[in-house]
Amino acid sequence: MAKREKAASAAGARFDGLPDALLDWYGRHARTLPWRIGPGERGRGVVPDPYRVWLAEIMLQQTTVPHAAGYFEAFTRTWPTVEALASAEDGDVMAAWAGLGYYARARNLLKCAREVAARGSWPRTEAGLRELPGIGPYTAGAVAALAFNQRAAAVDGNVDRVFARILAAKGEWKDEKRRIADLVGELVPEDRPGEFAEALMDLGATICTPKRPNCLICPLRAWCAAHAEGEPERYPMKPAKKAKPVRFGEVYIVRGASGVAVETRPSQGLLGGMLGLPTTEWREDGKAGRLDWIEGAQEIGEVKHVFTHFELRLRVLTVESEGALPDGYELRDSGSVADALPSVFRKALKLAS
DNA sequence: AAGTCGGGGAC
DNA sequence: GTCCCAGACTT
Repeated sequence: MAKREKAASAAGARFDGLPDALLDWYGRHARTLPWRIGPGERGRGVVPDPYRVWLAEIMLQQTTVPHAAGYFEAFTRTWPTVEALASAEDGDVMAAWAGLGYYARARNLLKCAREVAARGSWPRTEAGLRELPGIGPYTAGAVAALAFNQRAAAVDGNVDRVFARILAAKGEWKDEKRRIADLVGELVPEDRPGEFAEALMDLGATICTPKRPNCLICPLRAWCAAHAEGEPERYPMKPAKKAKPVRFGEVYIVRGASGVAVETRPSQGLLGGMLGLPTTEWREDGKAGRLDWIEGAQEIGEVKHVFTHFELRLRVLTVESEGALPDGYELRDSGSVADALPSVFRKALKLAS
């Protein structure tokens, strides 16, 4: 018995042939992406650059491929190696990440780069990678498999969906996720773990999609209980989400001789470590008041912005600055600073331009 | 176990 | 409007 079937047999004969069918499909339909090497190249012993694999995986956490792609190109052009990134200024990296969201990723990206540069090399195992900041269960498995060809599983949202359907998983989603992770771990082929991980993600992204899965061309149809039932789109069965409360506040475009006033936000919490415009608290009761050091500001409109766990409505006000700014604020050219701001502040600045 | 943390595209 | 995306971290 070949190694591949032997690995699958631990999960029972039910999944015999599944890894081979998936890899065969991947050989013909793999997506071409900037951080990948081709499936043919892996066969000739080519291994991707761990730095590029890691950087892409961090950027792709809860982020679509089209959105991350431009950032990946910019980062690798500016910082071609992990040593280059480790030597970068914090503010430059945060500015380059602006607009990509989940800014703790950027803070941990720098911490991780500096740890790896100090060590002199990347850990090559899943457990070793898991110790680095910003690398959780998924990313540790992905980097181990993709960059180091270790027998590790990379279970992301795509893989959860694909196997929720294959199993027709009807139990508590928390329990089903654990079951899926165990199963995928058993199915990873010893000789091609990297391609197996990419193949599952490609299948989830292009065929086993959330809304209208294209079962007619799916290489795993024969193993899929949800397809047999006839309504694959019913899976995965996730718990309902909470409604987002609305918060209110004000944001100010303070114009001075050399630009607009910005601050560097505290390194913890929402938009932590990013540049921001002067703003009040954001409160659900709307009683945020005004910034006391600003006088005579004129309201020019409102911006709406949706964060992960609340919706924000910000009144936008403009004012000409006269005296010195309070500690923590500085003037920046209003044209160039926009690129370094998180989206909510970009919207406000655009309204005033 | 639940909450925090961004942004945008597809529908 | 809803859903979700190559999730991790804190409490």
